[in-house]
Amino acid sequence: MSDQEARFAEAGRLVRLLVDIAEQAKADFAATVAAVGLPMPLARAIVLLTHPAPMRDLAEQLACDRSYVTNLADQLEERGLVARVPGEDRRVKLLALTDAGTALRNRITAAVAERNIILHRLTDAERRTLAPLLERLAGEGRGCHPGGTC
Amino acid sequence: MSDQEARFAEAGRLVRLLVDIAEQAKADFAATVAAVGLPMPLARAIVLLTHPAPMRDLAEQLACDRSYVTNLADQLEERGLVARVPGEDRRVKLLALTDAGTALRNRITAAVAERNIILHRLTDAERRTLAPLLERLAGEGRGCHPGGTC
DNA sequence: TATTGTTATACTCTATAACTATA
DNA sequence: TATAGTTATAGAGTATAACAATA
Repeated sequence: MSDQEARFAEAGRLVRLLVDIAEQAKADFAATVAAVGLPMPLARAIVLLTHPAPMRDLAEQLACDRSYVTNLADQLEERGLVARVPGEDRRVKLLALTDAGTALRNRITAAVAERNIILHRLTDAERRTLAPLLERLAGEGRGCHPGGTC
Repeated sequence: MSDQEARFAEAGRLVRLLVDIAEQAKADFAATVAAVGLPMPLARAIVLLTHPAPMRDLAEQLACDRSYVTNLADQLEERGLVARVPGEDRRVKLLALTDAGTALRNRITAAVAERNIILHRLTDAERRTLAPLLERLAGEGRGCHPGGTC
């Protein structure tokens, strides 16, 4: 195996590890929200609703269609977790957490934070090492290295 | 914000980065296989079929039900990408890539390797730094640190 | 004319349960 | 009796297209 082939193989292994870890994190999140009786899509929406937001914005954050946000909003409303409140532009409806919704959101975020895999498995020093690498991979900051192939 | 709160917040940020990167990698894979006209589930199956394997094994690797593997096998067979071949145990059917299936698999794995985000955005040295951190997070090796809370 | 949200509908992915053949 | 694969059916998650109200 050439050096180049070895680089490819190792990079492939690392991507698989990364994806596995992300799946684990997602499974942890799923278990947390299942424990409070919430299906994943509703939970994701609730977590994003830090403040009242137009349904349009939620669609963008969830990377889904506006019609699906209508669907989610209906379900959240049925559960008494959000309310539709009129926006200034009268076409717009804001989704706002009710008191029950806020309470549930707090429970979820606290439970998720407690389970955090990075918190449990890495030391502070390791997290400081990991951070800039993930930022580079996520495309934040100045992007590629001089020698990169981007 | 206390030290502990800061740790929680930073760990939360890192998990979000990690998940975003994994989604990006998955999107890259999806784009690659869409370019060869293959839906994701079929592509995942094909990539796993490095050699003829019992449908049972594929179900385990895909973490799905046996009945769904039947479904996938039907579609792959329709496209002429796999064949069901009888196993030694006559209850078992092996899924084996056809020549067309093998060719397609090679195209996919090559294209995926080329796009690899870790290959493009990190240096060799950075990859060597990243590897053990990901291994720890994935739960490989000896697990937690002495000071950890696992 | 363009945009927000809604409705009705349909599609993809995947599971469950009952079944057949083999062990 | 237990296991491999199949069939029929059902459910979750999500999109598309046409629409109403507002800008």
